[in-house]
Amino acid sequence: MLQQTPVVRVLPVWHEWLKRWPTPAALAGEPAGEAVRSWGRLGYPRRALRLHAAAAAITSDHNGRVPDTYPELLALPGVGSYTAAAVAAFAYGRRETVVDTNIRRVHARLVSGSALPAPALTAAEMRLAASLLPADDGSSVRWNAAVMELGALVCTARAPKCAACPVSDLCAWRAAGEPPPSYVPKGQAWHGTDRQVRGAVVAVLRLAETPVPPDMFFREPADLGFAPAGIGVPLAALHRLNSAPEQLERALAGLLADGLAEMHGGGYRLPA
DNA sequence: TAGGCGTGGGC
DNA sequence: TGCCCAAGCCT
Repeated sequence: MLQQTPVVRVLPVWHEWLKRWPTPAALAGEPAGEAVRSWGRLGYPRRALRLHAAAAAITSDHNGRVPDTYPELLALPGVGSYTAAAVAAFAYGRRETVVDTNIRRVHARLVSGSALPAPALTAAEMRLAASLLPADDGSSVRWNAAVMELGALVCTARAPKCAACPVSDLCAWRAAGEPPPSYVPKGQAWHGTDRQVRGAVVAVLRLAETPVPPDMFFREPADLGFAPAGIGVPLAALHRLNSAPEQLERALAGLLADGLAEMHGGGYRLPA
């Protein structure tokens, strides 16, 4: 849930999930669509699908217990190098090289003297992080947590709080006079994109209690007569995008291909 | 490996 | 107001 999503927005959903599904087996015992529905508006709903798939793999391949080694974690759906290292370190106390966006930024500034880390994680960054990691398990876990928190709370992306930084006197970026970034991060387009349409479609499916006929997506709201109960608001939001039929087609086809939607009785629904 | 993939708070 | 960014992953 925390992948690319701020903690404050994750917390309430996380609590709900653990109340409803206390174990991997409990989650795996329900349809994947329920995971997507309960994902709410956290974004990137494929993560819900993968979390459900991971729960199934943990149940079938690991006797219902989250594995405690990096390679086993890495093999789970939706678990990449960061998450595998983070779970092994923070849940199981193992010595792993944890590198997330916060740690990358701290290393870039403090050690490399750059305003920002490279656009994509490099092998050199991994080597640097590994070289800085304390040798014993306990210290390495605290180190990972400390550097991550420093990046999240003090050495922030915008307006870093250098005055409050406990290691500002060691910072290569400050020593160099805080040079600007060597590149301009390219923002993600949003308005008018397929992603925006996908998001609006999933918002409809999430609230729908019965399969949604294609007409609901493609025809003008005025021509629809009525919408299935509960989806009036997200459906209106979708139509307000005024996207071309081909774009809507692409979005729906993409959702089917990704397993975020399925056809049932001539309509679209979350996977049941 | 570069690009696709959501959402909302803060500035 | 828009734009930036957030505990990345997958193909």
